[in-house]
Amino acid sequence: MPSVREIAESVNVSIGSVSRVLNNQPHVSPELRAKVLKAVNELRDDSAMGSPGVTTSIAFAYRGQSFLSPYDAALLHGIAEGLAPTEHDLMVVNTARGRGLGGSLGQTLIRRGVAGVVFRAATKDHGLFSELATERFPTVVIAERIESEHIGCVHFDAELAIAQALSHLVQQGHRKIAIALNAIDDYDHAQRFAAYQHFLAKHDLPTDDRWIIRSPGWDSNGGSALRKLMALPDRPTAIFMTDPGLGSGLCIEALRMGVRIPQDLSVIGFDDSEGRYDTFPRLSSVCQHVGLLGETALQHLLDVIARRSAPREIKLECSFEPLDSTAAPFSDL
Amino acid sequence: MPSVREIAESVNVSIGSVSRVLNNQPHVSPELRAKVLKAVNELRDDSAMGSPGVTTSIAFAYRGQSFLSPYDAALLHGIAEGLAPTEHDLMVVNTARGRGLGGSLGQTLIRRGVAGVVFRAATKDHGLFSELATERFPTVVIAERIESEHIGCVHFDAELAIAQALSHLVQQGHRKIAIALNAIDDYDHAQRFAAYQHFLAKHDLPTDDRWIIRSPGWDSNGGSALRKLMALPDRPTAIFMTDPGLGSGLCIEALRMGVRIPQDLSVIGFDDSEGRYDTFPRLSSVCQHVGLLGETALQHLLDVIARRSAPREIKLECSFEPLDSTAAPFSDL
DNA sequence: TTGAAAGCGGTACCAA
DNA sequence: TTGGTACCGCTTTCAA
Repeated sequence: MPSVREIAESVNVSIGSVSRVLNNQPHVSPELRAKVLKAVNELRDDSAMGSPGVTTSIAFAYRGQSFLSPYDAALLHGIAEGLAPTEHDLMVVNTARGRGLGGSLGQTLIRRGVAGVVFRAATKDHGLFSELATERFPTVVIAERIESEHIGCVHFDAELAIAQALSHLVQQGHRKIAIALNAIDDYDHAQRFAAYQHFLAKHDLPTDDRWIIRSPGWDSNGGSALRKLMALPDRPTAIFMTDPGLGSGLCIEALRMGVRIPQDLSVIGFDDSEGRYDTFPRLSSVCQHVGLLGETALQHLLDVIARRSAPREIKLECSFEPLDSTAAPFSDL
Repeated sequence: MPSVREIAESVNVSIGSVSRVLNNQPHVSPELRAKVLKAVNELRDDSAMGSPGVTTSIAFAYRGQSFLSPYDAALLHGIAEGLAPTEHDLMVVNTARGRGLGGSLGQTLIRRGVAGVVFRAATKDHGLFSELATERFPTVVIAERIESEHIGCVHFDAELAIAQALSHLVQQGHRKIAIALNAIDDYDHAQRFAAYQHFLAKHDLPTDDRWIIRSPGWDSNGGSALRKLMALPDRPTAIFMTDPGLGSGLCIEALRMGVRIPQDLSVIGFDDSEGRYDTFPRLSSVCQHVGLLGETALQHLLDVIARRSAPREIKLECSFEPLDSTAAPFSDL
């Protein structure tokens, strides 16, 4: 952390004004505030990196109550892994909660000794992001594309792997392919739906609004998706579950209903880690390694903090792994 | 945080000595160190609680790499829930990592502005606990019984629920009951095994060393437990899986092998949250709500910090929920 | 709203 | 190892 004198000198104000900004006190002009905060973030790591053994924290920020789905757990695990060899602590911050007496998120984090933040974007947090960007607070956003040159982002690109998965179905003879979507319409899920629509359009496959099943992404809703599907008059022969929970829920419900996978229905799942081996049958899945996502985001953040790299967009590729849940459609035999 | 002068006065030493202790510098006698640290912890909340809006952190401590199994995730979720209405942050600390230049865990946490710690006991951390106890650092240990009067602990008592579960099997006609154990021999798992042995002895049921199957608690090992069991010459008609992962792994493997549950084998599972509804068949389970465990531990810690309560042992009860995986043994029909 | 300076708290050095 | 003291940095007050 640079001293108030250093900061004061670099922006040509008095140390008192710097102190006021840092402590989020009133009677400071917005311009001066922005100037000071930007200077703080530009100065602090130059000095911090010089002296070894300086321990600060890295924050994992999320918004709302979405904390600790299996997705978040895998993410945190990756971050904790990456943090292990460093001297940093991990601070978990819910940005939805009131942050003391207001003030920007960056200010709050600076005061708590946080060197940088990995932000798990859930809904649209772009207001927060642009604030962090103008303050130059080291920030890496997960699972969202960010345009700012001052903010890094790491996300998976599922387009190619989804095309492979759907091709796999088409090669086996499927033409009517349904999709189950998590009702949470974040960047990832929007991308998955777009990739599905794009593929269908490109290969002249039939579409039907009833084949698009939206539900909250919990396990049990995979079951309700299956029931909705089976009740359709001219039902699809395959379904793409765009969320891990939906896929495993569907497998359970299929066993209860006596629907045989893949004989009666082919299923493509989505896997965040290794869950595809723990269903029956093992779901042919579009796979993204969320732990790696967390670790990659953390490494990039550490690079940004140490100025080894400028904030940038990092794209990780999903992969398709065919397992036991896909076969030729029954009706074609 | 009390000032060095306050602390110095309360223990009758110079402010210099207090500073040395707090910064973990050499040339301090162990007695003085202990005295000062104890005084710090006794003073800090008296003052801190007086002034509202003071934000400090709560630490979640774990040891080694066991971080973020589904168990940990549920725990953290409970803690984050309980923290939401407060002004505290959550800091995640791996105690296995080198803590700066040494010094006690309590010292390190004090310096980082941590008000108290929820400790997830994995292996025997009693050295750390007694250190925290002599320093009077507010500590609540999860899933372990601690004897110290200065440390709180919250754990589940599974004895009764396990007896109910096994009685349920006996009433259905089972006598040969196997058990699958997580190789991690922590307090919880030791208790589960003891409860099983105790029940068998009390009801004059047969025992056999080969019916005790130990394996690391990951899903796939539930499958290997099943294969070991089915290979036995005079095999048990029921098995008690003492770990959630083992139970779900067994269900999957049973489907692959064509072993029908409960017709060919009755199974009692163990559930940390709601996983019992996401297997096929739904496992009759001994249930503990791990999220509640985390929330309870946090509430107790907040009480201890605010001196609303002395550190104590809190025991939560497990429950038994019969579902679809238990029936009369096949061989008896 | 901002700058100057006093006040307060913590560290580091030196003597015992 | 411990206490005394000088020093240094941040905050707060006061005047402009």
